[in-house]
Amino acid sequence: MFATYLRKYVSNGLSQIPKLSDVAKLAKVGNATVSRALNGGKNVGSEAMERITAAIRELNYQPNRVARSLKGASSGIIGMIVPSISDMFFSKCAEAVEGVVRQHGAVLVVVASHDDDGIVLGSLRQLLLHNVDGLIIAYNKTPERELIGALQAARLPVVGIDGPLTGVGCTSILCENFEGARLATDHLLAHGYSKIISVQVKPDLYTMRERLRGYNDAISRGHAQSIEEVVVDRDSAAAALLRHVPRKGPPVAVFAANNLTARYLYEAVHFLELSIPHQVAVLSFDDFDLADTLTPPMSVVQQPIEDMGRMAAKLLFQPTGARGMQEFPAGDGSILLSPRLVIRQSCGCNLWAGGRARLGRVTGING
Amino acid sequence: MFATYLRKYVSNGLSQIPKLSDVAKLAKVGNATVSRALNGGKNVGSEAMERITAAIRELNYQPNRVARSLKGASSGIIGMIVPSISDMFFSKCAEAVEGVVRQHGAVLVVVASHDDDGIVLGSLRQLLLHNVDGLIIAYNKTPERELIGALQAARLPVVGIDGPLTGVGCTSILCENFEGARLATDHLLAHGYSKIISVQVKPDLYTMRERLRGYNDAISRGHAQSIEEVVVDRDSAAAALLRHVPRKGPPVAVFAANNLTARYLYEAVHFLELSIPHQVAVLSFDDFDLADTLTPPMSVVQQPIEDMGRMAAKLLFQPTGARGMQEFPAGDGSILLSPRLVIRQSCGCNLWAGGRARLGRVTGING
DNA sequence: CTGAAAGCGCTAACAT
DNA sequence: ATGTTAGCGCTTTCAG
Repeated sequence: MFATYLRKYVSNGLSQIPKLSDVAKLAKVGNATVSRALNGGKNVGSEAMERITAAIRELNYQPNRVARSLKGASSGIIGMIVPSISDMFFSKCAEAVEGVVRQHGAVLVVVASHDDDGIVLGSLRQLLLHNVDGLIIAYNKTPERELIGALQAARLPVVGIDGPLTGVGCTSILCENFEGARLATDHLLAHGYSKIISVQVKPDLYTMRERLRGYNDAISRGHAQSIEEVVVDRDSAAAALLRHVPRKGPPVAVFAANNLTARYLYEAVHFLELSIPHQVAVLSFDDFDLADTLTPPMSVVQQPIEDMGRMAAKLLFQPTGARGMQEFPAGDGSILLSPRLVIRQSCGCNLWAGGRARLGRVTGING
Repeated sequence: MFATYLRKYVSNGLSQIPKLSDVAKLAKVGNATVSRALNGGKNVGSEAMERITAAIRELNYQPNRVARSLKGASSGIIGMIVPSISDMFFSKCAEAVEGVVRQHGAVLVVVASHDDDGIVLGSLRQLLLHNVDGLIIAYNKTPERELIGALQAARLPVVGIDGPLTGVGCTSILCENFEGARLATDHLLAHGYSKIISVQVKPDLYTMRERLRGYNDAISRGHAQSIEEVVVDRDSAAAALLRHVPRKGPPVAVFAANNLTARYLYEAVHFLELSIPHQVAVLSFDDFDLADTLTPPMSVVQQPIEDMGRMAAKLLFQPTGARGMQEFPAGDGSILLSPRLVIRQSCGCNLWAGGRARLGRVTGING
């Protein structure tokens, strides 16, 4: 609002924030020609083009995004709705997205939904009112009719991330949660632990369900027993450990379905004065800061977070079909990115390498 | 752009996305009256107001922010420029800001500058083109002429965060870095360590300079020797430790100027197979996930991150002076928020409380 | 208290 | 290839 203010009272001469007509005047052409020069340069003579380019440079002109947006062209705004900004997964994701968005000359609006459907819907509406050019949505539950409807009605490029946006007819960028969990559990099975327990929070979330599926797939193929625990804090994690870890006897293993559970587990293990991995082996989905600095360093399944974010953003800007983004998207679909199994010590590997062997062997998921 | 598309081809009847004139028609009043009703309701008869309210509800109308913005009213967009989105400090900060911004019916554009002045300036320009209503900027260096000029010319509410935006004539929300560092160093001095080393990364940043000042203030008042080290990774941290920690002899203490250095230090200590705090005591500025889960739990100076973010955002929306935000801001100024000293074990406290004593004594900075 | 009318800066027919 | 014109949806004088 103040920029306008300024513009109004100051821009009699050649002062602040030039507009398209200033360029036209200086280049001695009509407004439309400048506009055409700006948008692809079709139907603009080379002489006119030169003068326009010069004028633009001289005035340091940049088109007003708001006016452009009002007229129906792109707004230069991409919206991103995530459950939380402070969660490391989403903040890394957002940073990757923002980089791509900026490269395209647009800006990124981020909203934290706190897993509240009211906020999701309200923000969606808000973003549409801002005429966003595209939307990235991390939604971990089954989309409700209302959300699906709103998204379809909006007819703009949408891509899901972390969880699938089914029914909307858009692409979703997902991590191979099932595969990753299966691989992790297989790794634990290979160690020969007597029991392998799965521990998670919020079992209703899509990612958690997939990881649990992967765990159970490996468990059943390994003819082991499925033990599913849900924890909410250190104490419940401790209770779960108490239920399954014998004071003496062979070590058991735990597959932590995300880094939060891994943390609770780690705290619980310390609280109970158990030893990792001699009494309890731990393997976690999601890497986290300091995972390799803990004693012992924690083995994890690492998601390609930045790749996911970049890919989602790129998809938004990618024209699909002959008519460009209007045909976006082609239909429901997912792009699955592979996580990596990062073996450190908490799973029972690398034990005799001594204190200095901090560098975990890194194994790609596909070999 | 698609919302417009939609609007254009569908909204003949009472379909998608109603506009102000639809409300006016339904309420049988002129557009101007609806607009007035929307903006404060001055000069609107109570009957007209009622019909308008009813029409708005019936149509589920919400004003188009783009049009509003073009006309010169508020855009409903707040911009935030931070060095990094994935850094925990800024992501927590951004989340707090976003909450307040959303409460005010606006949206938050976040840009990651990666400490690159080109990006800062470019994004600033971009944001102005979007007609943002206000700006929150985390800038950790001395603002350059160009940045100051651009910010002043924009004449909109700006608040600095984390680092002071001097010369711009705006308020900055800062943590008492000096005080926090002094307090931390005093605490270490009270333990009676033979040496207290300060370790930091990027010593040119404002926050780092302040913390170093605080450290040195305490050191000189404690008649101790100032030892300043700059580290960039685990190995340089190890080298620094090697320079100052005797293989045998009294323990030394380290004041880590932020959580990154603390992490490097922690890794280096493990790498060198030293013991915390028996050979090296550590106290870190900035709390971090897992700080209380490490062995031993790390004592830290905790910044009131969310408070800082919330306060910055609120300031943006706070009308200043009789003419509202136009008079914003009153002038250069800082609001200092106190950090808290969270004592865990790495500084040498709580040592004999045993493994279960995880809950650090928490001391407010002022008492 | 209210409505008609003039734009905000830009784009997209439609002429030329 | 270029200029003229008519809006996008809203706010805001300016008359009534």
